[in-house]
Amino acid sequence: MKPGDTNVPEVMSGGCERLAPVLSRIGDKWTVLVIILLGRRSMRFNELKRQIGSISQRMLTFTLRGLERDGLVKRTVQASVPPRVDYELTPLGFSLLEPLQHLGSWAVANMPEIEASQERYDAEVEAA
Amino acid sequence: MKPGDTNVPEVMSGGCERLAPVLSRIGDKWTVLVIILLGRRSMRFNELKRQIGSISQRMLTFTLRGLERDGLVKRTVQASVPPRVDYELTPLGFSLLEPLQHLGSWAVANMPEIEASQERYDAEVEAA
DNA sequence: CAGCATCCGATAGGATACTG
DNA sequence: CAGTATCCTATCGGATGCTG
Repeated sequence: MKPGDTNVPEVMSGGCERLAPVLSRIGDKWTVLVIILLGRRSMRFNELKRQIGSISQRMLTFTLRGLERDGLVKRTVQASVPPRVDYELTPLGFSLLEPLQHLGSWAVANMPEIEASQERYDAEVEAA
Repeated sequence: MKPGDTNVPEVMSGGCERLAPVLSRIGDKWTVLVIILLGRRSMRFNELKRQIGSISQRMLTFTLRGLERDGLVKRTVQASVPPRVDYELTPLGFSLLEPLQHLGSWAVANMPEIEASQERYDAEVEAA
């Protein structure tokens, strides 16, 4: 299996199930974060790593490779010493930023209600 | 940890990072699929299970519990014999359907380009 | 600096068996 | 029918050490 590959079961036909592969791609722990950060400005590897802080080098490499393979991120190497590698969003990458904003708006707007619901649910479970 | 809980690292402040918890919630293997199916019409447990086909009973239960806890899905029990349990989207659940459509449109529109990019990438890797 | 390779623990998720 | 409980595996992802 290639970097950033996922295996989603064929559920049924219809077209709206095309969502599943995309979600399982961007739904991992770091991908969206990297896209958002690179949406602000292009960055070098360690710059990105410092911004995120808690990501391991391994996972940042994995995440970037996956994004590069998908054509969402462009990787530019300058063969100097020490080497310099820049990452930037491609037009395709930028275009993903938009639907992500919609989801973000929804999240910001509804997170309080979700959290309230969770507390209610947990309280009820507690009572049992 | 409660059903459907995720742990996302505090990356930095800013607000757009509120996306991360939502994505790690809906980014799992089944959640979005269930939301989409229930967006079509409310369904009983085994009805849902048959529709999806490849999901295990265990994971369907988990998924539905998480969605119920988040207030996205309403669970209605009819204490008959045999018992009948219906699942339906709440208004909050329906509201999530919309941003999901945006993402879905993006996916449908750009999947070919992504796949093309992947093949190009894999071919180049092969050449090494 | 920007990685790859290795090891290892934590979690996701499937299969199966049992219950009200 | 609609679950719960248990077991087991595969993958995710962190830590560490090495390299051009």
